[in-house]
Amino acid sequence: MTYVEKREAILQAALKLIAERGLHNTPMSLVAKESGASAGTIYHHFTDKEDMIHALHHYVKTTFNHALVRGNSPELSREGAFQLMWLNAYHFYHTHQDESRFLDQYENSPYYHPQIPEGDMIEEEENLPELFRLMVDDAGQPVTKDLPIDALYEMTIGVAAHIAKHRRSGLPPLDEQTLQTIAHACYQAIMK
Amino acid sequence: MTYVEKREAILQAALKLIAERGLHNTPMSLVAKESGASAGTIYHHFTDKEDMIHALHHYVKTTFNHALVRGNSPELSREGAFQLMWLNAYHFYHTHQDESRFLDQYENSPYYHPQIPEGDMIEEEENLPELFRLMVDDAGQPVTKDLPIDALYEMTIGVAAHIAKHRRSGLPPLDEQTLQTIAHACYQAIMK
Amino acid sequence: MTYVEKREAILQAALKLIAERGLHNTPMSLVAKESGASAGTIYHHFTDKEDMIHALHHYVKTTFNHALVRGNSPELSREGAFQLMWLNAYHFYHTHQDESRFLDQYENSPYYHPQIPEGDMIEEEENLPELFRLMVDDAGQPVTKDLPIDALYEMTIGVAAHIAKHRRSGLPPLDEQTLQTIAHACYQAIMK
Amino acid sequence: MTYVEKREAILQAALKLIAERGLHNTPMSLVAKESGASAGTIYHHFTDKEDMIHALHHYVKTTFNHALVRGNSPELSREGAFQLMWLNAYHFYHTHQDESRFLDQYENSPYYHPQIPEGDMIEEEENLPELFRLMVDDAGQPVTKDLPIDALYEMTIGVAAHIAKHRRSGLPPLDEQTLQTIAHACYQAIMK
DNA sequence: TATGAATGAGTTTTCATTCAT
DNA sequence: GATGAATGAAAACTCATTCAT
Repeated sequence: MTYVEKREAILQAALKLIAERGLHNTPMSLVAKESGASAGTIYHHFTDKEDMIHALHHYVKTTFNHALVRGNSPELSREGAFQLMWLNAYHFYHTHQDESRFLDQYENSPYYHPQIPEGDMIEEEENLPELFRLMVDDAGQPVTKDLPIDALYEMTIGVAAHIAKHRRSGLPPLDEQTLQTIAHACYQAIMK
Repeated sequence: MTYVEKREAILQAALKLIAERGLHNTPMSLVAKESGASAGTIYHHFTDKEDMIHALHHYVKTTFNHALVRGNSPELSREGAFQLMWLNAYHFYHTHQDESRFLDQYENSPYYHPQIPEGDMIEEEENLPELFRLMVDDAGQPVTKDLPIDALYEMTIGVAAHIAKHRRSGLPPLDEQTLQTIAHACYQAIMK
Repeated sequence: MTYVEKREAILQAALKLIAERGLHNTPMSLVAKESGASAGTIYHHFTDKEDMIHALHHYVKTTFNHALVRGNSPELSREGAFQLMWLNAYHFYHTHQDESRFLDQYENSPYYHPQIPEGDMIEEEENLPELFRLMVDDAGQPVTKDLPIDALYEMTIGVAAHIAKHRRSGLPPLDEQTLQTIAHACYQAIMK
Repeated sequence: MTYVEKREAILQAALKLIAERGLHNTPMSLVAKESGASAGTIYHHFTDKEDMIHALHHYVKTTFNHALVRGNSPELSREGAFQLMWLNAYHFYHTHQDESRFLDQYENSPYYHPQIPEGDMIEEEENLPELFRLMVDDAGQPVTKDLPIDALYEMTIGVAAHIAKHRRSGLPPLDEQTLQTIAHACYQAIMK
């Protein structure tokens, strides 16, 4: 196993364990055992537990960002592109339960101090350009209501994320028809 | 300080500390010190840490439920009542940062196993009846889109909660006009 | 055992173990076992290992200071008082091997950052007044050579300390006659 | 870099780090980084950490021994030769702070078990003959007081060493005049 | 020979909980 | 009931040393 593979194995083990047991009920010794690395090796890759958890967040967030734009294409209509992203988000959270549980815990813990991206964009937010493209017309004029970006986010992708999260708790999955209804309602909600 | 006051002091201390330091970075010894009670006394009121945290959740959730319906009246129009609840939710999360941070952590932690209320309603959900009243007309026919309750929740109160949460991180507060715009969009989004 | 006695037991255990095994070959677990306290209890009394070691130094230094002036009296001649202190120092280092070994290690480790006492005197140096009394005549004029205090110290008490230290390594003890010869030579060395 | 140069680089790095951080707060990994050698390479030159530290002591002690007799000549008077050695010792400890700090730590640590030289002399003590030469007259009769060698040492070279050590802690350096006064006092102290 | 990632035993430290006073 | 010192199991982390490349 290469150096990079070992690092991935540690992150994967941590992801699985944290999803199952919680951020703070996951001792490093268990991550070591589950990943097949020794305790010392984890500290070779990460300075401490916190560093490992931040790295895991970055790793998961990157996966999510790739999933969010899968299938996107300039040929899609604005609403088509929106629906795609909305459904991608929903399905990611629904099918990647470990990732989803981890993100919930991490982003609501004191570990998390989100940076508002400016100037040079941080990798986790690398698909923001695509999101912005949906929000302006060909002339660069906004087509959405004049609301802060976080409000627009919560009325759209946020809704997908949170509904998917509810569905983890034993509720029946939503059929595609229902999802499209919700996605459409979200779209309408932010459009001028 | 009476028995009940001491219990409240413990819960208040725990609330403040957990909001600041996180659910799992808050030792019982610190709660003892901050509350002015001894470690032993805490174990008089609660069987263990988990019990204390569940009690705190109940306590905070009850506060929230009262805040949610403040000012409500049968004379308000449907949308008027909706706006009121939406704004109540937003303002609660915005002005009660400790409570808000605690709820975020608790409800995304392994402590939390939400029960879908049936038959006898659990106290935390005691204002659900009011919510349901908004969703049916005088003849008992639904006036909202035919969507699961959790979807309706996330498109409305959930949005209020999550936007308020973003605003904790240093973003400027939203003006009342903007909030009403968002509340209205949420209302439209779920109505038939 | 009272709270204070437990603290003393911990310090005594640490002293013995550090003298035997060295400052850094003495795990807290061993101090716990030797003292009859649990590991946790040590951390009740001291914030961490370093804090415990500083406390031990203070404790030992205080013992030494008391030993240094034992038998002293205003009626003794200058040289008589000097001889007394010199011999007290020698015998302390010679008979208190654990204390002596600990001081050697501590005061030559990076733990040690001696403060030059000014204005308010630190407890460890509480017998400095007695030392100064030996150095001036009734008119307050110095009777020693005009040398810095640390030089005077090293030519006198320091010599006692270091010779006693050599004698720990298996060399035969010095007879009282020899000690007085050395003490006298030291006295002569610093006198005008 | 040759094999021997690499060994020197390792010892120099260890010397600097131990002086700064202490004998037991200097991990081999840091010595590796500071010296530019890999961890494995260090174990090529030394069997283990203890071996490296003993080698460093030997290295430093040899440097000191050369410094001690620098400028010595059979033509110097007894006291002239004594003054030279005394000042050499003082200046070595004063100008070689890393070496000085290392020796303090090493010689007060459990690593150190000094051998009293008999028969064949160990290299570190190779200038003892020069010291002895100062102590007898042309007829081989002792000219010093009849005291054990360690006492004579502590009243002379030991004083130089310890005063220099005090001067490391921020005290102003001693002028040459003062040093000669002390050296002379030391000389007088041991002479018959 | 040189490298440096990996090891894992050993160390410090934490903290929920108990119980004698 | 209230106290808070004591407990000790469990956690995070360190570091001398090895060994495959």
